[in-house]
Order: sequence, then structure tokens, then C-alpha cells
Amino acid sequence: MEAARSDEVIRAGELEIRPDDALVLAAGRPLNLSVREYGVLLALARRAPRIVSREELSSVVWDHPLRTGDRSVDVYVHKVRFKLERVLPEARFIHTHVGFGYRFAAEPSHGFHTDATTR
Amino acid sequence: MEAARSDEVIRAGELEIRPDDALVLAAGRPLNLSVREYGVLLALARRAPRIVSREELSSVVWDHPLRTGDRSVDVYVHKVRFKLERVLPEARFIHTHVGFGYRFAAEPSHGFHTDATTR
DNA sequence: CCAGGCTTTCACATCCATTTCACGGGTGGG
DNA sequence: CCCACCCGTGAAATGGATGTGAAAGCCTGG
Repeated sequence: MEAARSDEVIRAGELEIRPDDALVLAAGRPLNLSVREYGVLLALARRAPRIVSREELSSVVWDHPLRTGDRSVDVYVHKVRFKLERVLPEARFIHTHVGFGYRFAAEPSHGFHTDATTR
Repeated sequence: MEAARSDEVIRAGELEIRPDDALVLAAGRPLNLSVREYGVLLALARRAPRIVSREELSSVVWDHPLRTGDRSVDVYVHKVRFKLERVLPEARFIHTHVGFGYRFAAEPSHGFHTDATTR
């Protein structure tokens, strides 16, 4: 065969991430993510259920500390959310913790009431 | 490099690859591919559904690492796509993942909507 | 030596990703 | 109620990656 692979696979609901293949599957179908989008998703997923700060995301995905006024992390979280919601509307994967950062977890989209899970 | 069992057959939609005979059938009809074209197609097909980087394609098909500025992989992907589309217009087999590489899979040509999830 | 196919290289077109900006809503403190 | 800060979001601006046609170089069978 070819190179040995670590066979790492991250699953959350209908989502499946295969870091070895740079591949993300949503309900079995491959998702087309850009490099940064993929980086953000993977970084969050690997650290679940921890809350990951923007600073950490920046240094991990962008490879440099977060500059003041830089909104790129927010923008990319938004892009990933958008693509995920498109394919898997029934679940939410990236949760905001105001003042702290973001947290990855597959949770049902519903949650009306003062959602205690995301605050 | 690609040793194989004498009965290996890869099928994807109307496409069939028989590595033992270096033969590619499109809807039952043999397709005429050059050595490089065949190499690219086979390498991608064997690694499906993985995303295969240009670097990997270069080392597998060309037998040497990808030099900076070398576009031969892109050119041959284009040639294979062209020949496949000519014979099987209803399906797309080689998908681009910008920043990552190419992925082999038989998918209907007619894109769904503005769906940017899988190009 | 010649012809034709294959391969490589190049130039340009196009598409896409990334960054950056702007605006607005939300929240919590005072 | 006002204000400072945080976050969501659309969109312009920018740069990089990929698609593509064609020229140029190679190789092999005849």
C-alpha cells in the first residue's frame, strides 16, 4: 500500500472529520471547505468539549497571534457555520461563549429558552 | 509501484478501471488514455474518497516530488477530465478541493443549486 | 530521417480564498 | 438610559490557486 495513516476520525452527529485525508463528511457526503475553514473546524473539533479562545484559534490556524481589530476568526467561524448548516440543518456544531471563545459540539438546532448550553 | 491482484476492478458510475489490463471502460467502451493520463486517473480512483494532493500525485505518477511552478499535474487532470466528459457528460469524476488537491468520485454533472459545498 | 503522438512548459484567463471594512444588534455596567 | 465592548454578517478589495489553449520539446515506430 501507501503511506501509513493514523486513522484518526472525529465524529459528531452526522459530521465526520478525517484529518489524514483533509476530508470532512456530512451525512456521508464530502464537504468542500477552504484551508482556513477546515483549519478552524478541525481545531475546534479536536479540542472539544473545551472552549477555544480566538487567540488560540488564531495561533493554531493562522500561525500568528491575534492582532487587535482582526476579525478573521469570527468571519471564518461564520463561514463554517454557514456551510455546516446548509448540509446539516438539524444540528449546531459551533457554539459561542461570549467573552471566552467557541466550543465544538453536535447539539440539536432547536434549543429555544434561555439556552443554558451556550452561555 | 502499483502491484495488483489479477482481478482488481474499480467502478464508479459508468466508469470502470481494470488496472491489470491498463484498461478503462466508459459505458462499456474502451477509453484511450496516455500513460500519464491513465496514471493520474488510477491514482485518484484507488485513493477515493480521499483528497489527493498534487505532491502525492506527482510522486506517484511522475515518480518525483512536485517542483515549484510545475503545472503538469493540473494539465493532466484537465486532460483526463476532458476525455471523460466527452464520453460521460452526465457525471463528474475529478473534483477540486482548492488548497488541498483532487478527489475522485462519480457525481452527477448537473450541480444542484448554488451549492458550494461540493464542486 | 520523418511523422505523429505524448509530455512539458508557458502565458493568460478565470475562479476562489482570504483579508479587510462597515454597519448593526446584543449585552452588561454604571 | 447611555456607553463600551463583543459578536454576527454582508460585501468590497486583494492576492493566490486553478483552468485552459497552445507552443515547444521528446520519443518512438516505421
